[in-house]
Amino acid sequence: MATTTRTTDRGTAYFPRLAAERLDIALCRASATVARAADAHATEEGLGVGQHLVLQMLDAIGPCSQQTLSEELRIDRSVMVGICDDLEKADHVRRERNPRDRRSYAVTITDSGRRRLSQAQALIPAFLEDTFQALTPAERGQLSALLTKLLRADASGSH
Amino acid sequence: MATTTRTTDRGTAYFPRLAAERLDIALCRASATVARAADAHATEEGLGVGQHLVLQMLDAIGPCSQQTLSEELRIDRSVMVGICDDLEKADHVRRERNPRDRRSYAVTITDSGRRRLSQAQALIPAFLEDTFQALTPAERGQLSALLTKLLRADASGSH
DNA sequence: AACAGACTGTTTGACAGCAGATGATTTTCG
DNA sequence: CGAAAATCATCTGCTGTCAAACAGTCTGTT
Repeated sequence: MATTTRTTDRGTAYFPRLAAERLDIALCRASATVARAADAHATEEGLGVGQHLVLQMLDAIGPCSQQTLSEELRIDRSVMVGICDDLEKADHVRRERNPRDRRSYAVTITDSGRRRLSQAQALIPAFLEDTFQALTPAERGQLSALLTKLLRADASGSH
Repeated sequence: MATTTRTTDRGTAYFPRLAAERLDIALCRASATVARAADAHATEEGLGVGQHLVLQMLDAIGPCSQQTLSEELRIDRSVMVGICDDLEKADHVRRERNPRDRRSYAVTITDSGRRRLSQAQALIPAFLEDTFQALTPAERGQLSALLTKLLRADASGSH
């Protein structure tokens, strides 16, 4: 402590003291801050987290609707509109009306999109190392597992 | 699986498959989702997360400036203005100029604020149980500790 | 066939976060 | 002392997300 002897009583370090070892409402702030930090760092690399995840998912499971994308990725429908707009404008995806259900699109990744995705994937390790450098590999695995568990419960809980 | 036999191919459960056990860019979304769920549930109780945290912190460490509040709680200065406005309007805090430094306020919790805080605190256990029911008590502690560790690193990293 | 209800994508309005500027005040330093 | 730099609270403009309303389409029931 007392690494920074600034003006008055800075370095109260209230937040850690509050949250450590005890689950609390402060966790809302904690996860929001973590998400934002990671998000900012990712967009810095040129491809936003949203766009990256969409390309990743399309590449993994094939064409699907914006609805499915936004549900699985926990991105709001209205936000997904903009993400797909941008990706389509950059020619990374195509949007074609599903002939069986003309309400929905069949969003498809293009070759250009696949190339862009592999470029972006190459940057991920460094990005993760920088964002989560405070955690050991084991702790990163823990964090991932815990959040995944919460997500899975959330998905089955609010069907 | 296949708990919901809906229309087409719902229940792909792509996200969990992607993120489990492996730290990934998807974690940005995961923490954002957790934050949002908790956030929504909290405001539902009448007192926003921001106001709640401010009262909690003032009660714990005594009067302090808006600057300190927003730094520790990771809430933007400009947002903190509004939060304190609302709390002051409800007579839950007082804002007095710090006599030693009249640039800053000494934000102080009132008796009314303390009562409101204990009302809100009483709802927390049920809220946490509901939001984090997928995790065991030990896992909740782990999650809390991991996020705290990340926050602490973030705070010291960008001082 | 006709209607009610649900679903998909989109638009709109409200709000948090961030960056930058401002006014009042304090601190630092020549 | 007095000027320059720093700090606190506030405001404004911008971006991104969320919630609600909307139009078009599909499904199920009568």
